[in-house]
Amino acid sequence: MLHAAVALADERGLEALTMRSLGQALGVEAMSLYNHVSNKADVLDGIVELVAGEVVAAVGEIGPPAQATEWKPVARERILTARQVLLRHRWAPSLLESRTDMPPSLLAYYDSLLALMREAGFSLDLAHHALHALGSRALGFSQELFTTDDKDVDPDAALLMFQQMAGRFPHLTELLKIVTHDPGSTLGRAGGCDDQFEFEFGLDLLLDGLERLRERAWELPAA
Amino acid sequence: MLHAAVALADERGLEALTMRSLGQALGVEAMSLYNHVSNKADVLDGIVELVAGEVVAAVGEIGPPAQATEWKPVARERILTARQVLLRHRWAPSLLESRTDMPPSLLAYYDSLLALMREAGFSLDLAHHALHALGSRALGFSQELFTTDDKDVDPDAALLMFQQMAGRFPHLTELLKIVTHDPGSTLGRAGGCDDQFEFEFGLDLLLDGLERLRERAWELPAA
DNA sequence: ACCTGAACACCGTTCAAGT
DNA sequence: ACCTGAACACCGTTCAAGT
Repeated sequence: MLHAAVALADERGLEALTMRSLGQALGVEAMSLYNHVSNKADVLDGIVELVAGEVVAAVGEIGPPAQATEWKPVARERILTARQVLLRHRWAPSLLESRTDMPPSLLAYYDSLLALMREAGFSLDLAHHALHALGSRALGFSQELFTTDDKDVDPDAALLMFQQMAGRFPHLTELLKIVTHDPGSTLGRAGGCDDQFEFEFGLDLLLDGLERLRERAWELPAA
Repeated sequence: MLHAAVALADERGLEALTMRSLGQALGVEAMSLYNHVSNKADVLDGIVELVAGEVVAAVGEIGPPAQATEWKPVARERILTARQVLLRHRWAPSLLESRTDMPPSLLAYYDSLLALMREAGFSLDLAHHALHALGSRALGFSQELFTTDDKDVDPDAALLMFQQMAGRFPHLTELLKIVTHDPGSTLGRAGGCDDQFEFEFGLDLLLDGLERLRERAWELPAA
């Protein structure tokens, strides 16, 4: 049943996952579901737990570093692998953020990340702050504020807005120009930014910064 | 009316903001609202726009750097100021992420951040990736995955879970111990982490990394 | 131009009733 | 033990009717 819920969310989005539609997908009335779960919250917790399981399974394939101080490429690979899983379940990030408590299998994932850093010489404090700094990036996603809605955009209206923007927001306009028109460089998807590139760029910025702090045996700034 | 909606969300949460409750707060039937907005989506867009206006007003107080290369402390102050505004509207971050298009006044904010970086010598590409890397942090928030729900936690059950965790997740347990028991160091709120400290730690990690790339006149890695 | 009440299509959920 | 249908309290929203 949870698998059916995941499939439904994958195919038709999280908002299409209702008790009634889930029942229908299972060839059963909505009310029957309450014999197996006590809540819709139970269903949501369940499907989050399911993709968390996928994440730990995929990440589990990745071995430890040959040398403990070589933590960075391993952390990077684990995180990018987690990302691959979450890209198959686009609804998972926002749902994950809305749940009040962490799914148990994710605890294993975070514990393994912590282990990686601790063994590389991170102090407990630094490893702690590192997890916070990575935030959702540790799981392979980062909520983008600029979402490019390419569909149903009127070219005339877009051009007009563009010209109005040029006056008030010159730097944004300049940026928009290279992002939408320039086919080379870091672009991937038509008309938008290359999510994967931007994700890795931000991730490396953080990992490199953390590595630098590790090398300097970072201590807490005096209070 | 939008002010009433913001007040309602501030006081009772976003889920308490319904057309009916908003009407009631204004001493009017819910259906009357449709004379002023065409949708509930309109209301949500409106209140997002309103706090975006608060952000640009607060950030506008902050002057430019004395020297263009001194972009970092100014960027830092702007971002922490934006954070102060968003902390007054706890519902804003998640709503901001769910909206499909960016509120116009936020474009001004992002344009000013871009200007700051460009004038400090950032290439257009680097400034672009910097905005993506900062992500929601540029606006002063970062979605925390671990939410400490201190309320209604049964001490006995917590202790039991703690002991079970100790075996399977030794590093997390060790972390939990310093976070909950140690009253000194980086702790702020009882039983949780110091959100403000963690936010600034992650922010500085990114800003420092970006400054380093700026100094080296960062170029795109060869494709 | 603005407000109202009844109504509709959707939710999650309860409950008594069936097998 | 599992399923069902009717019902309830909530949504957002439409529409004809009022002033």
